[in-house]
Amino acid sequence: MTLKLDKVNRGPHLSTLVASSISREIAQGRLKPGDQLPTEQALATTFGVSRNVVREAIARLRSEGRIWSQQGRGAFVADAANATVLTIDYEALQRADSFRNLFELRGMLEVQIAALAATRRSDADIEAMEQALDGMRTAPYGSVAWLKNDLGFHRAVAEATQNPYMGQFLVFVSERVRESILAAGNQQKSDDMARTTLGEHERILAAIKAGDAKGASAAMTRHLAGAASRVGLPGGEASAKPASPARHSRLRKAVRGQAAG
Amino acid sequence: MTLKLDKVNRGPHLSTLVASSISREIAQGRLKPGDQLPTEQALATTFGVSRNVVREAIARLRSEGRIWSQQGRGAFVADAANATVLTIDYEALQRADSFRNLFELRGMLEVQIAALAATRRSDADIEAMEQALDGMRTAPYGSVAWLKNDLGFHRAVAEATQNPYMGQFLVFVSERVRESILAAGNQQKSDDMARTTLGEHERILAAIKAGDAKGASAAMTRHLAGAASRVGLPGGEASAKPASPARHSRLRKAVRGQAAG
DNA sequence: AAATCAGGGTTGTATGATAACACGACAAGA
DNA sequence: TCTTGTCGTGTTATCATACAACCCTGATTT
Repeated sequence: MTLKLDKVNRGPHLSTLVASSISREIAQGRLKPGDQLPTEQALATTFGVSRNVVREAIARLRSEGRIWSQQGRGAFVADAANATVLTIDYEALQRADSFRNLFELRGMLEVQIAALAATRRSDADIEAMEQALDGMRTAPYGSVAWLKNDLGFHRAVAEATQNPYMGQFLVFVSERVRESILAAGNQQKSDDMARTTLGEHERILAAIKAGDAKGASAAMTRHLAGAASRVGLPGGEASAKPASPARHSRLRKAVRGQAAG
Repeated sequence: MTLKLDKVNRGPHLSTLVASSISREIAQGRLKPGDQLPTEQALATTFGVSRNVVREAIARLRSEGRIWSQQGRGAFVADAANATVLTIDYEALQRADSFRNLFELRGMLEVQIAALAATRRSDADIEAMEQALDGMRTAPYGSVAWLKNDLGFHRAVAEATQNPYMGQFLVFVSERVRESILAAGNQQKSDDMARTTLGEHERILAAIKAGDAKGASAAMTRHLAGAASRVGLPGGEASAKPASPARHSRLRKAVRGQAAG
């Protein structure tokens, strides 16, 4: 019984609504960097909520680097470049083009990471990869345990680069991709797929073990092409067409205005 | 006499301390996913603050996806995978190794992005790049305007991939790198450097314009090697000058404003 | 046995009050 | 005139309390 409950309860919290509202004002340019926000009291009355709610919203925006505040002065809009967090809008991932774009980004990271891992891996890294592969062999394809070990393998590869940011970024992107796949929920499973996928991973591991950077990235490329087709994306990688026509070129703001909603 | 007064220890907000404390408990495994947090009242008394402060901290953690809460039940630690934001600790960037790692990640992104841009760029993208280059030509090396156009060039390249996430990620990483460089603040400037840097950019643009993916990534690789040596990283042909310890002079103040929260 | 209801516990929100701080105005002293 | 100290106002930061909404459990009723 696959009860498919919708994941994000779009926060019933008032503070979430207030934060989104202010965020939108910033994203759409009605509040420019350096501008002073209305006082908490004013915001509270205009939104019709208590000052406490406004404070929670501001605390949130502050933690995201969107605004900064100082006791006795007020709250101000921070420079857009100062955003200390990178967020990916969950809603956007439901759109096919966004998903494809994110998948492409993941692929770019993975391929490079595989090559780097091949030149820097330690024995412990190799062992971690083999352990993850073992976990995949004993778990049914597509099960939670399988997915966990799948991600674990890729994380182990990323950690083999000895660069913590690689793993951090890759896991972040991969998780968004995975969520999106689960949300779509239309992948069919078969033992054949399990064997194929496992084989792709094994080839990656073999190349990394051998210290073959070129081979590792090639194997990873093949793996990603396979993964793409398994989730219903047009498989090719190098000659992939632009995910979205040249519309984006003039819309830099669209990229920056992250969670406008 | 430059008297160096350390900024008064204007401690971060209490809610920040509480949030960090809880965050640390989660990161270090003392609070595992699924665990229920103490009640707000309990947290308030143990931390010696009001419940309001605890609520602001929780609002922040909730927005980061680290915990979730439900009215009438309590607050619970979320799965690590559910983190909706990617953050880079500013303090960590002051360490030379972290900086080097982030620079490496940026390089990986840039090189791939350049190749992709060469195959997908539109006329508008090319124009944006040329405009940024013009801006660099007329601004003094290292000035704010120069840096702005420098970043603008790289962003234009990223947007030429027609994949918005490329720009989003690259800009995020680049901004962290830039902040870190400014914090170190001991790069010497010269007209020679300006010419060199400009030349590197021009070669990148030429390759992208020609649709030469290989040439574009090669040019970008050379540019990054040059940039690395210019900021004192052992990356290209330059002597390995040890990364200078961060002297928090001016930036600290600026960052303090943003991070206070 | 099942449905209903009461009670306590927890989070969500509102309200008022106080402390800490920034900033300008203004007067006192040189 | 210039400096300095003081004060008043406005804002954020924090505290304290109260109530509403909600979940869970267990007893009560049907």
